Amino acid sequence: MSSGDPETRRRILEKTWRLMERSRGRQVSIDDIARAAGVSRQAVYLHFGSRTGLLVETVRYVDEAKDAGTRLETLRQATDGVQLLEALVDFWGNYLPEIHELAKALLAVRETDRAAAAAWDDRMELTRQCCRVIMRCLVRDGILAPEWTPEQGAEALYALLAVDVWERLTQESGWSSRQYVARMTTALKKIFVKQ
Amino acid sequence: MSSGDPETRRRILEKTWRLMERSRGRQVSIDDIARAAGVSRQAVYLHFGSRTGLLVETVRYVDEAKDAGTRLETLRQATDGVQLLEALVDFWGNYLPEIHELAKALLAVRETDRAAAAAWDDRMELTRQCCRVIMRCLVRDGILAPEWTPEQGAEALYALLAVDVWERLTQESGWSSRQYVARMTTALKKIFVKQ
DNA sequence: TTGCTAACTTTACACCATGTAAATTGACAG
DNA sequence: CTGTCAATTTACATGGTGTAAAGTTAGCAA
Repeated sequence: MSSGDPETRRRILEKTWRLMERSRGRQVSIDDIARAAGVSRQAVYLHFGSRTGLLVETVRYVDEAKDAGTRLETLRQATDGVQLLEALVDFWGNYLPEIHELAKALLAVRETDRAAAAAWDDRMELTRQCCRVIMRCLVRDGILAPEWTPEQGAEALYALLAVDVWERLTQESGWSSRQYVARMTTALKKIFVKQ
Repeated sequence: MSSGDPETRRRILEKTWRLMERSRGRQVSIDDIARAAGVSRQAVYLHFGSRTGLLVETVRYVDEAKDAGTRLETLRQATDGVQLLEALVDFWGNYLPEIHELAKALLAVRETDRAAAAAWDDRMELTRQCCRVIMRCLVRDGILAPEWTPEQGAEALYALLAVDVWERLTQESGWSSRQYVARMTTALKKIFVKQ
C-alpha cells in the first residue's frame, strides 16, 4: 500500500487535503482528487488502496504538517491544570478550523469503516489523554469540582470539545475562533474547577 | 409526492424508523426498507419521491409518534428558568436515544441535501426556541451568569446539546441516559446560572 | 544495445445504490 | 364494462468505489 513515488504520494495527499478543505460538505470523489494531483484515478489506488486508506493517510499528513502531535505532547508536560485546560482549548480552537472538512469526511465514514474509525480514534487519543492529564492535575491541586471523578471529567471534557459543538458555534452562530476559545474556556472552568 | 395508500405509507415510515433505529450506523438502503415493509422499491419512490423525502417524512412521523412538539411546547410555557433548563435536558436526554440513528442519517446528508437540512433545522427550531426562552427567564430572574448575553447563551446551550456530545458520552463512555441528564444539567447550570 | 524494473496510464468491467420510465396487474366504484 | 388508483415488474441511466490487466515511459545496469 506504500508503493510509488513519495513525491506523487505527497502531491495526492496535499490535494486531498486542499480539496476537502474547500468543498463545503460536498463529497470529493477519488477522481476529483486524482485530476487535481495530475495523476490517474488508478494511481491513487496504487498508493492508498482505498478511499479510507487515503483519508487515513491524509489525516496523518495534515497532523504532521500542523505538528499537532508535538504541540499536544508539549501541553501534556505542563503542570498547572487550569493553564493546561486553557492551552488545550486554545490549541483545539485553532486546530479545528484547519482540519474541519477532513474531520467531517472521516466521521461520515466512521460507522461503516473500521479503518476510518481507527484513524480518527488514533488522532483523537492524544486529545483524550490531554483531558485525562488535566483532570489529574486538577485533582492534585485540589480544585476539581467535587461532583466529578477525574475519569468522568475527562470524558465530559473530551465530549464537549466535539466537532459538532465547534461547528454550530463558529459556522452557524458565527462565533470567531477567539470567541469560541474564550467562551468555551470560561464555561469549562466553571464546570470542572471548584469555585 | 403524497399519493398511495396512507396505510402503506405509514408502514413504510414505521419500517424506516425501526430499521434505522437498529442499524448501528450501517446504511439502510431503500431496498431494505421496501422489503421490510413488504412493498416494492418503486412503491417507496411513489410515496416519497426520494431518499431524502423519505427521511424527512420519517422524522415528522417519529416526532408525531413521540409527541415531541407538544412536549417541547409545554416546556416553553414554563416560567422558572432553572426548572425549564432541567426539563429541557431531561426531555432531550430521553428523546435522543430514540431518534439517534435517524438524526445521524439526516445529518449525514445535511450538507449535500437542502431538503434534509431544512427538515433537520425545522425539527430543531423548537429546541432552539426553548434555549432562548430559558435564557430570557434567567435574565428576568437576574440569575444569568454575567459573561453571557441571552443570545450567546442560547446559542451555546443549543450547541452543547449536540448529538455528537450525547453520542460520545452515552455510546463511547457508557453513561446512562440518567447520568447524561444529571451531569449535563449540573454542568449547564454552572455555566449559565450565576452562582 | 538490450533488457529489466518501477511508476504510472489506459481501458474495461463488476458492483451497488439512487433515481427514472413505462407497461402491466388487480381491485373496486360507478 | 370501463376507468382509475395502488402497486408491481422490468429495464435502464447515472455515478461512485473498487479490481484487473495490458501498455507506456524513464532510468538504470550488464
